[in-house]
Amino acid sequence: MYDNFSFEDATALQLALAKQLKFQQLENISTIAGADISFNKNSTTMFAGIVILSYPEMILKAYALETFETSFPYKAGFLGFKEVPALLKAWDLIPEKPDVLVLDGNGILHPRRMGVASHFGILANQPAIGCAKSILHGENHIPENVRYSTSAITSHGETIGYALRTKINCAPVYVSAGHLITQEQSLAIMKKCIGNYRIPEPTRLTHDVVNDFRTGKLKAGYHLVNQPLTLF
DNA sequence: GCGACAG
DNA sequence: ATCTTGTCGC
Repeated sequence: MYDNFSFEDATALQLALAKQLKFQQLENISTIAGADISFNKNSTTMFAGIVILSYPEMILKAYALETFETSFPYKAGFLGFKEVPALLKAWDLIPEKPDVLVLDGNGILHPRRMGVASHFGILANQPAIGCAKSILHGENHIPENVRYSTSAITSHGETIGYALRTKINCAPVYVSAGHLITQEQSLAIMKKCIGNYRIPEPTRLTHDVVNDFRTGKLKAGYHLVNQPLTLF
């Protein structure tokens, strides 16, 4: 899909897509999903997964898995071009879309306000939040070492995301609005997704699932989960 | 020019 | 992202 894009083309598209971003309050959230990619080193085969959970209980409900071929390289600031096409293929398998999707990366906490979460949100017309494990852009402020404490990340004096301490003595995660949701609500939702690990449940569980997919333990397709399992 | 740089 | 052993600290 983006295989023949140059970084110049990609930058132009990001600027155009950013103009379509919309931020609004989301109501009646009962399902949330995580999205992530896994792949073998030096391979063009991407293993994409979307894992749907109930909100705010964080109980596994379903997951969609698909593979996708891409030659687009990873480069800071252009993650969407490598991951979004693969994620959309898995996304299409889902009969009932989740109310909001959390991606492993940034939303508007990006030099052109077009991180992977915003990119996916625009293309799928889906409420999306970005939750990254490290800082990509903006003036970093360190939240105090207390669970749930936050600090705004700014760029030119404007807040574009938040550092969120999910666990004491662990590096914070970086939350930003992707699309069709407000910055404040993105942060509030992510706080409710914190379990007993540094990485909030949606993304953490999805990472485990896509790895099991990559190693052959799980198969492509849409899978509904019935038992109140503790499989992960 | 130099350093930074999501996954 | 992935590959990987030990090791430090709550």
